[in-house]
Amino acid sequence: MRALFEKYREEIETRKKEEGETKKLPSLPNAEMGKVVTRAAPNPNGPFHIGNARAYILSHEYARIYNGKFILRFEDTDPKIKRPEPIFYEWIKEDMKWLGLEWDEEYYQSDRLEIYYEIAEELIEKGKAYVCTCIPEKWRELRDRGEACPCRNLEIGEQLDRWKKMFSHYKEGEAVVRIKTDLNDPNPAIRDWAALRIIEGDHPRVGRKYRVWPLYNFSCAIDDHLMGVTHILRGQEHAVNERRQSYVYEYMGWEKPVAIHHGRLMIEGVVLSTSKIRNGINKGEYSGWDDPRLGTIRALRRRGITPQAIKELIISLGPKTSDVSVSWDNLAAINRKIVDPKANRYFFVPEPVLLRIRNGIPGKYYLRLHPDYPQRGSRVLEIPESGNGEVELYVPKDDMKSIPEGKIFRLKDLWNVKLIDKDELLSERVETEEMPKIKIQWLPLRESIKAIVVMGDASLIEGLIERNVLMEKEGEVVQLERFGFCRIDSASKDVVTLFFSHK
RNA sequence: GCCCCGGUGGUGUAGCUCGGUUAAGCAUAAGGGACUCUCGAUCCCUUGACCCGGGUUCAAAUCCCGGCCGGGGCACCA
Repeated sequence: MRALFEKYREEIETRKKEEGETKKLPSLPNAEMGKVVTRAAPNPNGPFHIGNARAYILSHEYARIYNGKFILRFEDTDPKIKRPEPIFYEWIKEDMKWLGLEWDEEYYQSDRLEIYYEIAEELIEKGKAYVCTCIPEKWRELRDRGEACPCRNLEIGEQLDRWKKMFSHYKEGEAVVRIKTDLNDPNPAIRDWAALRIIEGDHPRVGRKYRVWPLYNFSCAIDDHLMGVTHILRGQEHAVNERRQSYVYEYMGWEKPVAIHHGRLMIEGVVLSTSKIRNGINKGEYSGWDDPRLGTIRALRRRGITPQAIKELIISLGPKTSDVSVSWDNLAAINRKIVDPKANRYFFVPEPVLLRIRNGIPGKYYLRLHPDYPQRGSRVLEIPESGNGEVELYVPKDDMKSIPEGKIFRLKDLWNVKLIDKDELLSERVETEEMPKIKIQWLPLRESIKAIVVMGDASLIEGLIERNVLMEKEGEVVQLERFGFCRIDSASKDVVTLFFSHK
């Protein structure tokens, strides 16, 4: 009995160890090594955001884990309501690459209309689809009652005739191809869903070449099959679409891929909805698609969030079906771990005030670029003489407000000073045994450049930054000591603009 | 209204498939301490959770039913 007990415990412990070693994704159902095919299917009507990235990263990750294939497919079949724009095709590819999601194959649904037509015709011939010319509201009434519309049971020859007419005769909104399903399905959303409709619109890739366009469920089902997709990972808003699409698979005799529907991913206080963003930009509320308040990949990038952090976050969430709302702190914590060892340190003095220091020692001071890696070298700050035995340095206004008169504090990596007169901002260098608890950053005027930090809520904080920061490349993330990690957005001798990442 | 899917500390997650050996683990946040390297990093300590009610069972976070709460869908969008 005792022995059995021990044996069991051992087993549990080894299993735990295995799980603990690599925090990774749960295994995919029905997945065979080397045979997994996944895809990302963006609509190029805007850049994608972290919510979309969840599906793309999981898809890519699984394809790599199983040594399979990852496909990028642009779903640009709505030239009107969600009109694609040329720039977004490029941005999506750019953001995919930045996230490290290299794809093995690339497709555009707007190139594949003939394929969809062929399948549609086949389904009509088989009596599995029909051309419906009902008024939408009328049709929905019948659907809700579970009744067939007058078009549904017309002869196949008549259906094929109507199908041909969709390419010339019918006008926009007058006819639609529907897939026959169970009219008594408890979920009305499933009943005889629409597969193709007529749109007279200018498509950025194919112009006015086509007027019959497939709807999501139709083109998606066909492409997933034709492209050999074995596993679909997408948001739970598509759960019902899986059931709709299963009719196409059944009628065509195709094998169904595995579909996994994850929950929504939101970040606290961040705007994700493409239409909301578009509106905000048009109204001038947001500066653009990379405004720091937005959850687009480009906005996160601009704020100095690394692709590794985004990937790590999403993989740690996994493909769970429940929605998650991640706190900004959570993302920041992951990002900080990645960025901290790389980011060089600089002084930034927000809302600078001039502090006089009696007995200060002018000269050149060498400060480490990174406290943990002395080999990385140092930066130099030269403190000039200002006559009368005093030295003048800029320090943060807030600190001067909170430090009481008579208190000894430290100018970080310099000397300890005692605040003599709070109103006059006069202090004096002192020697002390102990390191004061309060340490603040400082800057001599001639070593400083004006700096503007764009915060996460798009507010601005102005101050002075040490000009040594010009040694860094634009786009680099640095740590402004006691202020936080920031990404250098642009830098010149006159002004440096940074985007605040996090503490 | 109808149809799906969820609900574990402040936040996120593990455990739920195959009920017990975990006084429910991890991360993050918060509070405290160490470090003459910062409000960063590192190290140590503390706080803190199985939505509610029934049922099945020797035993339920785990299985079943009901309720409550949250999300998504019900487009000629994707």
